[in-house]
Order: sequence, then structure tokens, then C-alpha cells
Amino acid sequence: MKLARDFYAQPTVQAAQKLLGNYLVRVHPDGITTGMILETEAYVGLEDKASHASRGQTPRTAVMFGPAGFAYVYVIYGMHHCLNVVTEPEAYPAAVLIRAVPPCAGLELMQARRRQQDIRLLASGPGRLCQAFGIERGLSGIDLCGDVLFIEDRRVSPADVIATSRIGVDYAGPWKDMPWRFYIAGHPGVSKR
DNA sequence: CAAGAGATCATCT
DNA sequence: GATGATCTCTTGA
Repeated sequence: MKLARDFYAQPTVQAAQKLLGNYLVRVHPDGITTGMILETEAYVGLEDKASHASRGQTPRTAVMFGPAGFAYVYVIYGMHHCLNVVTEPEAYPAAVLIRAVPPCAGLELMQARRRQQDIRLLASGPGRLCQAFGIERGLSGIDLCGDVLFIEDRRVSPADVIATSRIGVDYAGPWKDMPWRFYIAGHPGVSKR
């Protein structure tokens, strides 16, 4: 069962926690890749200086201002992609960054894309997982309720979730300390730092 | 093992 | 013209 539009429309911090434990599914001509969502970060509203939306709506960030349940993909540092899912009602800019998705299906495809054999390094980090899952800028704006990229509702029990401050947002003033990064405790695949 | 630098470019000013 | 929601490799202890 796929997560539906109303799941994504809920408050972002809550969505970020509830996404943990569900399965990201990427359907691609080369094959299907899946993995359990292990680590997320919430980026909430115009006020959040760590969020791209805080500088107002631009062509790049337009997706974040749209309805929930769409993918926001962007290029960072000239070489890496990051995957977000848009949350909250339309016109309220917010999204959840997917930071780690340890591989389940499509292991060999991921290893080939990443040119990396070590399973722990395949998708533990936002840039890594996008490469492993074959996600690039062309997928920005795609509907997560479609058949190319979606999230399977597989969450079993309330997982043991740890909350910390977000990564790489030291420039965001008071917002940098918000405990909006979430990951499942005791799992080896969490991204570094 | 930890720390530091370089790679590299879309996006906004 | 500056900058970044990162990763990898190299260096040095």
C-alpha cells in the first residue's frame, strides 16, 4: 500500500517521524530499488532559515509551495542530489529531506550506480541515496502518488526514534538548533556527523 | 581513525 | 560573483 496524499499533508515534523520505517520505492527502466527510510529532516515554512523556502518562492523551490505528496529534488554543491517529499497544505512551503535509506531490493543495481560494493555506504546520506536510487533533477515535481517514485506503507510498530539538530545548516541562526532530524535508533546505516 | 581540502555548478544577487 | 540541506580522497598521527 502506498502512502496517500493525506499522509503527506500532515504537519512536517510529524510526517518526518512517521516516514521512518516505511519503504522508498523507485521504479526505473534498469530495475526497481527499495529500502527502508531510516533518517529524515524537517524543513518547515518561510520562517525556517535553514529551508530553501525562507528566501521566498523561486523557480527551483516552487514545488515546496505546492500541494503535498510531490518530490522536490535539487542539486547541492554542484555534484550531489537531494530528495525531499513536500508536506503540509498547498501554499505552505515545507518538505522532509530523506537522508538515509539502507538498501533492500535492487542491491546490485545500486552497487553498479554507486561503483561501491560496501552496502553500508550505498545509501547512507542524501547524495548517496539519490545516486543509488537513480534520482536526479528531472524527478523534481513528480507525484509520489504515481508509479515511478513512491513510499510503501510498511511501518510495523512505533520505532525507537531519536531526534537531534539538523546537519549542515550552521548558517541558519537560531533555527540551526531545532531538533528536526530524526532517525531510527540502533541502526548502523545512519549518515555520518 | 580524525581532520581537512577539493570537486563543481545550479541558483540567486 | 558567491554560495551551498555533500561526498570522497588524502594526509598525518
